[in-house]
Amino acid sequence: MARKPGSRAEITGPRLRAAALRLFARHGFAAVSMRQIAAEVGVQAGALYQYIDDKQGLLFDLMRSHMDDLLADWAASNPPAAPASARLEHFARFHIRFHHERADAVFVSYMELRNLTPAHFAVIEGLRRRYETELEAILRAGQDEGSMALPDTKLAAMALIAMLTGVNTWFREGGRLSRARVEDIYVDMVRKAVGG
Amino acid sequence: MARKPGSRAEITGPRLRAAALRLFARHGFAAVSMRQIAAEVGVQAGALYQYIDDKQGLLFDLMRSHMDDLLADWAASNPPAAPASARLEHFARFHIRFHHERADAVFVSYMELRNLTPAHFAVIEGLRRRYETELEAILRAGQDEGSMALPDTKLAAMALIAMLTGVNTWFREGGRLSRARVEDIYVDMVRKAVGG
DNA sequence: GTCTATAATTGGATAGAC
DNA sequence: GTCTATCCAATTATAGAC
Repeated sequence: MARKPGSRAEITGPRLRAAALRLFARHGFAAVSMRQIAAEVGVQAGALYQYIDDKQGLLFDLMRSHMDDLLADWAASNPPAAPASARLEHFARFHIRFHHERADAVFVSYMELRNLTPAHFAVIEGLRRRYETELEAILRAGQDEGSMALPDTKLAAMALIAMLTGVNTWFREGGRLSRARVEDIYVDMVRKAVGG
Repeated sequence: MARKPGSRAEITGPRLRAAALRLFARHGFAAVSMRQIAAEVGVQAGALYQYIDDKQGLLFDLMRSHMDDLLADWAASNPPAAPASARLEHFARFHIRFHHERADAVFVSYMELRNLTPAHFAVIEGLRRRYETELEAILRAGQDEGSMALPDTKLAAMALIAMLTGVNTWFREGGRLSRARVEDIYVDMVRKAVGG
């Protein structure tokens, strides 16, 4: 396929998304201009509209990709046959790792929900709900097995996810503790919190 | 003291702060204009600058007031002589209650840190750090007493605060569970998470 | 203390050249 | 596919009248 000089669509699209994610995470969706994103990508602002419908649609695409990745990675790594306590530990380690590796996307996905249209918001909420349900299933299995005791499964799932996601607010590689050590400590608290 | 007709400084100041807090929580700091705030208050945009230096200073004032209130209310309610387990339960209930009653301020204080100047950011971070230290002191006392066992006191404090603050993301009065019941369930998980 | 008016800049998005 | 140029609306903040 012939390509005009200056045409680099295959790389401009991903670069646009990467730059937008980084800038939205750093400054907030509303505070970032299309001109800033374009400057980061190395094109003019008008050129961005070859790849997006509008600014809000760009935000939605970033969030949906993040949630799709989360559910796909979890589905690919979850060992469904193991006992509930092992699956819970696996969930905790997966959650910390996945969220640490994509701090910008996590930040944007949690902070910019109010900038979505109602229709787009409903899609993201549905995906988030599906992820919570995965943890709830583990907690229910643990209670059926008798290895866990919880007054309210849904609340426990919310509480554990909030606790694990909170790691992102303070943990930085190269600090006092390694990520593996942080995982160990959180797994210990998670196990105890759901214990009989 | 004589007061000109139309002058209502005593109520415009608080109304400005209340409107700004509500709008910032709903739409985000960068997305809210001074005209929107002024319209909510019932004055013209220019009049707001009698009460604030600039938009960013208004945000800082809101955050500092929130953190000051948090530390003051905690200091007034904390029973320092009780055993650590009782103090921990008290902390959990206080945290859930205080944060639920001021959902807008909590939201703004956690989401808009990036919109502060470095100097203002340092002040807010210091106040947040002081609050975390309060919980750490309880956890250390519990370990000295032998009623708690934790691999890392600082991490445990961060984890518990993230878990408790997470209540704000989903709990609404009038739903499936009362706030008292939610408190009970979280206290149960907090106790178990720090247990020996 | 609040108003009107405005300065100076910036915003998202589009049109048409190349 | 990207550029330049531009439209039009909106922004923060200030000046000066009342």
